[in-house]
Amino acid sequence: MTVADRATVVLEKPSALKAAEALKIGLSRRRVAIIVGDCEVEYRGRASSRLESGERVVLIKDDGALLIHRPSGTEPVNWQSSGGTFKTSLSPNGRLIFEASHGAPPETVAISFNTVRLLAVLGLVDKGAFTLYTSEEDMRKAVFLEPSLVEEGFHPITYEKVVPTGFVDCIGKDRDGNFVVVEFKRERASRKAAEQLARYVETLRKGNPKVRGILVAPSLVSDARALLANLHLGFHRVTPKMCAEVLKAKGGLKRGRIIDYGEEKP
Amino acid sequence: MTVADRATVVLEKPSALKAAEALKIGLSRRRVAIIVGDCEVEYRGRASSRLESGERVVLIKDDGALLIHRPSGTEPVNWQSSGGTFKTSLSPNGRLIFEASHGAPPETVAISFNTVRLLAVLGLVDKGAFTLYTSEEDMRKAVFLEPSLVEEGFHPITYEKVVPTGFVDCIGKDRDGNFVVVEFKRERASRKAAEQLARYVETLRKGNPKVRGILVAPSLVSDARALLANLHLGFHRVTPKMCAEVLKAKGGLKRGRIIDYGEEKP
DNA sequence: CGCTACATGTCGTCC
DNA sequence: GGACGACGTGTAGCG
Repeated sequence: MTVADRATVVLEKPSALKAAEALKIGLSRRRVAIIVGDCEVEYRGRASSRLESGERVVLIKDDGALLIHRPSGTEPVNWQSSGGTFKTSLSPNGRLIFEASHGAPPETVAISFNTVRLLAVLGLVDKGAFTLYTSEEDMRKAVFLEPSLVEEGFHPITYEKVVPTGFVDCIGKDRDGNFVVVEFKRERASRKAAEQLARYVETLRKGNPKVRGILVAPSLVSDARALLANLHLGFHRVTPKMCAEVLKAKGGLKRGRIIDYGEEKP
Repeated sequence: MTVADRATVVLEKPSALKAAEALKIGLSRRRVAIIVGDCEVEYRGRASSRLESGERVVLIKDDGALLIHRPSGTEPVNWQSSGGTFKTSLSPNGRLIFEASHGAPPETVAISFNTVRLLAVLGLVDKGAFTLYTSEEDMRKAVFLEPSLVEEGFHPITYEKVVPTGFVDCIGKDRDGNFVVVEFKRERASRKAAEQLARYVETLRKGNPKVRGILVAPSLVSDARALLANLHLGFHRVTPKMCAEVLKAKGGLKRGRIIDYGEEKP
């Protein structure tokens, strides 16, 4: 993608004609378009819908996906998945019309703009990997069902507590009533994991010097083992398999592993 | 909402400081914000995720809903539902940081912007009703399973055909081989419905003067009955109940009725 | 508030 | 391409 492709077009309150021109050019170059304005929307396909006039945010992505968002709510009020065709036009009474159609299933979304408050056309570059982790959640669930996975006599209190330096996976008390900070790692724990735990313990020891820390993971790299010993932090070996067995035995639902999703344009 | 509230702020390539200020003010006034820029995203909650650096569109709605969209794909890569709290800040190294948190379930999404290409803050007014129709889908399914609902000897060919003047619900042939345009209405059909059918028949008669038209609905208003008679168009009474019985008997899946959704801010 | 069933679900994988 | 299941599912209806 060249510098010219990445040029940004931002138009405030453009005429329908100006908006249509910028939109046509932008979409032909597979850019991302954002339109904010007063519009009506009709959808026909698996179901049909009509949305009366009001101000919305319309997002047209570079693969042809279309999203129409009202000012509130998580979900789009109307949408169209990628792989279809666009039609940008002006109605006889001078309104900007945008239609997105595709087959399989045959569906069309038509937007008619009364006014356009903002039109932005941008070439976006996004190659960042997306990684979703659910296993630590499974570890937390397993520990909730079987606290001895952390330590005999351990009693969890909170999960996912936010502290100034990050997220503490779990805070509980040991058999003597001391606070224990627990950090879960689904894989062999690195020195970084031990440092992370140390940071949390450090933070919480400011209020209570007797706070302990335990790293829960399948195994440790040697650096991490040394660091934990130096800082008088504990380690307990817990494998995903052990967690899965606890969840299976005690009815916790096990969910999928990691999704690693690197983005690359066609 | 006053005119001042509806004022639009659009900043191209703002500094992190400028962006943070505009964002704080805008969100405190419950406006909608759109941020486009290079960012990293971390999510912690039911699962956890990390999104490496890349350019995305971030939408923050006036009820606190947060959506992070990559340049492609229908679904947001990260999101947060409404009802939580925001924190806009600057990192020690001068990056714009935006955090959205809520409990039940406890979740946090944190966005760190390397650069902001566009920031728009807008007060949007949307009181337009949204109406979703799924019954016509059921009618089409029923007619597919039992074409005699339209007329004895009727044979459907296509559904939801797009013609220049709109969407034709169904096109088929009668027992004599003539094309038949069918319009479904889930409720008592108005004059408008008859006009709609007339328009489609008119369009298709340009290629074939023997095209017939049949309006399929539970009942007709008298205007519609007169118009159909004038234009030599047919009517056949089909109720949602009849369709439901066909779907139930022949295994078609019946789905819900209408959702009428009028938007009003708290 | 928890539970259930539905969705223009969407998005994978498996066959 | 169709069937099946998971999802940070989200969402509405109900007890």
